Amino acid sequence: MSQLSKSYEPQVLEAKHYSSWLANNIFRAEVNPDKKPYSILMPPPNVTGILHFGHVLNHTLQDIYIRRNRMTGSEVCWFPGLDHAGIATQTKVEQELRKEKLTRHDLGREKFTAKVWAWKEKYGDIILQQLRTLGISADWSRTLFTMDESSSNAVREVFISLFDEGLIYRGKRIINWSPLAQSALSDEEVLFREVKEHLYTLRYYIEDSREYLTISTVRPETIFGDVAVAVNPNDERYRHLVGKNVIVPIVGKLVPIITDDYADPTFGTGAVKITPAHDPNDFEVGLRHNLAQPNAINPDATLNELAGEFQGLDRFVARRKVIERLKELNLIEKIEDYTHNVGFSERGGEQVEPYLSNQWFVRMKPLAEPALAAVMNGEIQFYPNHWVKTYEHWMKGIRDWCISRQLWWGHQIPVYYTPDGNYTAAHSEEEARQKLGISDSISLRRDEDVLDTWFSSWLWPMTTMNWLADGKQKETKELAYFTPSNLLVTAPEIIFFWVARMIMASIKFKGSIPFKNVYFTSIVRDSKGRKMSKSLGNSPDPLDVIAKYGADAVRFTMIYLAPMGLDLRLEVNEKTQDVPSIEIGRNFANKIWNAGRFILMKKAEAGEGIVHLKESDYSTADRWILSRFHSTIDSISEALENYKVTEYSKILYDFIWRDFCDWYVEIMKVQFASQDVTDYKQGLSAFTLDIFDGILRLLHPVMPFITEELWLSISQRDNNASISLEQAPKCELNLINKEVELQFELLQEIVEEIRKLRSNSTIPPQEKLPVTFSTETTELSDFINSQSKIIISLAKCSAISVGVRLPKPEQSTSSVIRGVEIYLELAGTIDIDKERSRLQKELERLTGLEKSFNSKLTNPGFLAKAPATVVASEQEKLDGIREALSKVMANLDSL
RNA sequence: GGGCGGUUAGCUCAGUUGGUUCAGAGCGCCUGCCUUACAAGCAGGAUGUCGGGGGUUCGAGUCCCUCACCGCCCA
Repeated sequence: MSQLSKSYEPQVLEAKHYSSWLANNIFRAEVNPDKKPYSILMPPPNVTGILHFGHVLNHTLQDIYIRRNRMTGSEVCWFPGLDHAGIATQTKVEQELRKEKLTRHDLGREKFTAKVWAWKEKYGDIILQQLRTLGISADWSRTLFTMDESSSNAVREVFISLFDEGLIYRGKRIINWSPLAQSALSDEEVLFREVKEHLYTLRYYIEDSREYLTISTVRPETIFGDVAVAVNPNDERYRHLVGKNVIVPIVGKLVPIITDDYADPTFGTGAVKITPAHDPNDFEVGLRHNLAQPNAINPDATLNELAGEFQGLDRFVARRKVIERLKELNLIEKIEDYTHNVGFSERGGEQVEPYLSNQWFVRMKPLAEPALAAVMNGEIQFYPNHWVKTYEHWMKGIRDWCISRQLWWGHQIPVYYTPDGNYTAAHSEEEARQKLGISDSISLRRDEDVLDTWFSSWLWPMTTMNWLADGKQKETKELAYFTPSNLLVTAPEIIFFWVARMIMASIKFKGSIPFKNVYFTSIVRDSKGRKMSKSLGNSPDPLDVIAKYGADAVRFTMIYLAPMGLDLRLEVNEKTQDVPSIEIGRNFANKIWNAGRFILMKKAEAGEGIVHLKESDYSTADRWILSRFHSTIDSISEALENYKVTEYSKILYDFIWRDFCDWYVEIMKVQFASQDVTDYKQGLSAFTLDIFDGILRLLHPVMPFITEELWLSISQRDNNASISLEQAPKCELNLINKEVELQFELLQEIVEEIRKLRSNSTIPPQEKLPVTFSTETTELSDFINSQSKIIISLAKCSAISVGVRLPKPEQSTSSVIRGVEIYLELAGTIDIDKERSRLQKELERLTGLEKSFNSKLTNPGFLAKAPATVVASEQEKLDGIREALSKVMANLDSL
C-alpha cells in the first residue's frame, strides 16, 4: 500500500493511469456473442478542431455510459473518429497559403490536396490526444477518418446507387453561395441574422411614357439582372400597366410588367423587380413566366460585365455607387430604414449570396418519411423528448439537400460527363462509358466538385463498422453485433445536419435504425449567456483548466452543473481564463481522497487480518449506511437509465459527502475507539472499506482517475487490475431498511438539535455539557441509551441521562424532537430571557402549524375527498405537532 | 409570423405521480472552530408573496388558461 499524500494531486496520477489503461488494452472491444453488446458512436470532431468545453461535456457524458456499461457486464465499444470538415479544413490550409501569397490555384488540385493531407496528419489527431487527457475510454484501435479509404468507398457506393435510383440529381437552382469559400452551401449551413438596411424605392419609367412605376428593393445592385417587374394580378392600381414594358434604371433595358401572386400588394409599392439569378423567389417567378436568368454577379461577389461601369466592384461597394448614380439620375423615389433577416455563412461569417448554379441534390422526401416515423413511433428515443417536435417540423418541411461543394478537399463526385453534356455516376471511366453507351474514343470529364462533409458523416453508423469498406461487403460482424448502437450524445445544433440524416441513411441503406437513444447535450455558455467560441475569446482552454484542477474535477463539475435540456452557464474569469466553479469537483475529489486516506489509516491501525463483522454485530449506524448505500445504488441506476446524468452526480455527491463522510465516518471513529478488540477493529475497518470500495465503483464512470488510484490503494491488486474491469455494485433490496433509516434520522436530529442549542447559548466548542433526554416510551429511551457514545461524542456532552418522563433539570435549555425532550444543562450561564423568547418563537411556529393542520383536518371537503392514507398521515403529523406544542408550553411555564 | 425552452434565496440550479414539519442544494455572505482524513475542511446562521393575473381542486412552485420578459430554432 502506497502512502497517499495529504491532499489530492491529480496531475501525476492521471497521466499514469491513462497510459496503463492503454497498455492493458481495456478499452478494446471484440465481437463477443457471450456478452450483451453496448455501443456508442462518437460524433467525429473536425480535424481542425481543438478541445472546448462543449467537447468536455459531450465526451464525459459518453464516457460515463461507456464505463458504466463496461462495469455492468456488457461488451462495450465506443467508436471514435475524425471528420474531414471540407470547408473548414480547406479554409485553414488556404489561409496558410495566403501567408506565402499563394492560392490553391497556384498549386493545382493534386498538390493542394497533398498539402491538406499533410496538414491533417500534423494537426488531425491533436483533438483526439486532448480527449485522452480527459480520460475517455474509446476503442482507439477503431478510429475512423471520414476520408479513409474505407469510408470513401462507402460514400462512392452510396452516391452511385442513389444516382441510379434517381434520388440524386443535378439541377440549376438558386443555392446559398459562399463568396469566401466560393462554394455552394446547404440550407443548414446558413444562419439568419437581423440586419438594419435600407429599402430603396426606385423609379422604373414606362416605355414611351413620362409615367413611372415605383419599385422597392433592398438590393439595387442587382438591377443588372432584372428581367421583369411583377405586380399582383388582383392589384387594381397596376392593372392598366400589365403587358407594357418598363425601363430598368441605369441599364436602360426594357423589361415587361407581368402579374404573379408572389407580388405582395401590401409590401412596398406592391410592384417588385424580378431578378431570377439572384433571388430564390424571383427564380420561381422566372420559371413560371419563362424568363431569362442573367447572372450579374461573379463567384467572388463582385459585379460582372452586365454591370457595365460597375463591373469588378464588390456587391456592397456597388450598392453605394449604384445609389449615387440613381440619385444623379433622379430615379430614387425614397429611402427608408429597413430591418430584415439576412443569411450568413455558418463557416466564414460573410453574407451568403443567393446564386444560380448547377449543383447536385439529394431528393429528401422519400428518405425523410421512414426516418420521421422511426422517431415518432418511439423506436428512437430523444432525450430531452421535446426535440422530437423540432425534428418533426424539419422532416415535414424538408427540402432537397445541396451536396456539391466547389472545393478540392473532400470526396470527389463520381460523375463523368461527355463533351455533349451527357453524364452518369460510375466507379470508373470504363463503367461510365458502358452506362452511357459510348465508345472509348469519346473523352470523359470527371466532375470537379466534392461532396458536402455531411454526405460522409451521415454514413457514420455504418462506416465505423466497416460497411462497404471495400466497396462491396455490406454484412460485417460489427454491424451484426453492435448495431443499432445504444446511444448517441450530441449537440442539438446538429440535429438536422447529422442526427436526422444518419437516421435516414441507416434506414435507407441498412433497413434499420442507427441508434436507439439520442441525448442532446446542453450548450455551454459563458456567464453572460454567450455561447463559448474561440472568436469571442470567452472559452478558456480546457487543457489549462484540467492542468489546474484535474480531469476528474472538470468532468464531475460539468456533469454536476449541466441541466438536462437547458444550456449550461459557466462562470469564466476572463483575465485568468479560469473557471472557478470547477472547484466543486476538485473539492469533492479532495474529500473522497481524504476519506480514503482516513479509512486506510484506520485499517493500518487495526492491523493486518481478514476479519469480517458478523451481521449480528452491526450497529444501527452500520445498518443505516448499508441501507443508504443500497438506496443510492438503486437511485443511481434509475437516474442513469433515464439519462438524468446530473442527478447521478448529485446523488453520489450527497451520499458520499453527507451520509458517508459527515455521519458514517464520524460515527465509525466513535465505534472504532469504543472497543479494544482487534477483531472488531479489523472487522469495522473492513466493513467501512467495503462501502468505500462500492462508492469508488459507483463513481468511477464520472471520475475515472481518482477512483482508480484509490481502488488500487485500498487492497492488494494484480498488476493488470483496474477498477474499470470491475463490476458496479448491485442493489440488494433486502439491505434497504426504512425502519433503520428512520431510527438513524432520529439520532441525527438529536445530535443536530443539541448542536443548535449549544450554538444558541454560545457554548465554546471545547466545553462539554450534561444532557438529559426525556422520552414517552422505554423503547425510545433504550434506543437513545444504545447510541449514547455517539451522541456524547458528536454533540459534545459531558454525560447524558435518559429515561421516561424525566423532570426538566434546573437551568437547562430545552427542545423537542419527535417526542423526545432534550435538556442541555447550562448551570448558571443560562439566559432566561433569551430562552423564553426562543421557546416563545417555537411556540408560535408550532401554533401556526397546528392551526393549518387542524383546519385541514376539520375541513369536511378534505376528509371526504382526500385519500384515506393522506388523511391518516396528516392526522399523524397533527398529533406530533400537538405533542411538541404541549411540551414546549410546559418548558416555557417552567422558566 | 410559427415552434421549443426558461422565469424558485445575491449567483448557478434541484424540486418525481398535486398533500404546508420541503420551499431546498452548492457558491457567496455572517458567527465560531487549525475537534490529528480533509481549512480544497468542520459546526451553526441569515436570505425567497416559487415572473404577473385568472382558473381547476378539499389542497398548486407542482395541472389548465392568459399576459409579460429572456433565450434558442425555423420561416
